[in-house]
Amino acid sequence: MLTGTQRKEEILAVSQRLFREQGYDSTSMRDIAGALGMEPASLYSHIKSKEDLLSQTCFDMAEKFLLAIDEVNDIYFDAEQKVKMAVANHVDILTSNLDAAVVFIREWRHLSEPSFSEFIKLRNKYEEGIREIVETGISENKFNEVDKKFAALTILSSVNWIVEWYRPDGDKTPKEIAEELTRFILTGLKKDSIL
Amino acid sequence: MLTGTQRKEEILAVSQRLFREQGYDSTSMRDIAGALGMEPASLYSHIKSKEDLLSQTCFDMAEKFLLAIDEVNDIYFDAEQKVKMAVANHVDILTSNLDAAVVFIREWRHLSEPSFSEFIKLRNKYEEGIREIVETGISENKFNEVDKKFAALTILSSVNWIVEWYRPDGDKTPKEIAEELTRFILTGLKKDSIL
DNA sequence: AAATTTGCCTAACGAATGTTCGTATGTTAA
DNA sequence: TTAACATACGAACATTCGTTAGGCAAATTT
Repeated sequence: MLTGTQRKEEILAVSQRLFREQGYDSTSMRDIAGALGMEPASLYSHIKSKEDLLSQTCFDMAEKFLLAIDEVNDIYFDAEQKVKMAVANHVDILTSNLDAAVVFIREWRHLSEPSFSEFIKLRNKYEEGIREIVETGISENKFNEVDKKFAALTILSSVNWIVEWYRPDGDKTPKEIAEELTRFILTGLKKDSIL
Repeated sequence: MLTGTQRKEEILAVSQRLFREQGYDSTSMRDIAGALGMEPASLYSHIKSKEDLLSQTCFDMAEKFLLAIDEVNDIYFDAEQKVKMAVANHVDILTSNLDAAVVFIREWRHLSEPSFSEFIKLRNKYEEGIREIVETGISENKFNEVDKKFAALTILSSVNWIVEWYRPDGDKTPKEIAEELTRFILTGLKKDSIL
């Protein structure tokens, strides 16, 4: 019992879609079962609990993000390249796992302890990875002297917001989005001017 | 019946705090009543429904933001000053109504029709106000040629994210936050360099 | 002093929630 | 052929949910 990789993946995918559309609390096990054409009780042949669906999604996504940022910071690049690569990776992970990404960003608050604290740890670790990049840029004298924590959070928020408007059939590819966002993060709105 | 401005304000404030801490769905009328030292049924002497608490908060905040952006766009400033003022106003509204602001940003999805659609309209109107500022800058040849919608969303996301980490007793005043954020939006991370 | 309103109460409602239990069916392995 | 297992089922559970009905005492108004 409690095995079944294939059916479980289906359940997970459907739960991610519904959690994204309606939120975790507003999605009932009956909703999930209904979308799969099965009875609510049958779900429990595959999963332990409703929160299991949430935590699996949150931690799977966290792992993807952490792997990506470590890769960026391990390979030597200058800070500008690091930003470019980190944003590209982040956008790629978001856009190729849209449902799960939204759950990761929005619904993690509904995790109960100890998952809740564990998740925040991973999240902070990722944030630290971004901060490290900003730090590199400052110490290389390539970036302005900014509050590193502040900058990291601002970068993350603008990248994460993508999931609110990105549509796979829209007129911007993930690659284009990443490029535009990188440019914004690096140079802002203002036109270069000779002072 | 259903009057009582003072007690109603208390109920509203408590509901905003709880909606912020636990989310709309996870907050029960019993939670709200309990925090006020009263019985759940007594709430209904003051309010019509649970959703009333949510919609009142969402629309009150929307009005504040819309008033602020209209003010900025009415008064003539150059684009850079407009950005500065819009960000300052936005940060001010957020930080002086933290609980309500978080509800406004996070929980509006739980509005039901027709409030839901009505809210989105107001939200788009505000977004358009920001877009207008970007447009001004571009046509004045002060801002880079960027996708206006994209830029507006990116600005809004970074400003809104403040509520996730701002603490009234922290080491940054709202004014400082607004200044730092404005600088980031205008010039980005990269140090000015003579090419 | 009488009448009305306000604010809150107790009690209860029907509906929806996550989950468990015992069971039945088909599939795979010994 | 039999044993084990995977997958699903119907029924039911204890709770919790938002909300309503009706009443009672204090405050306010007439």
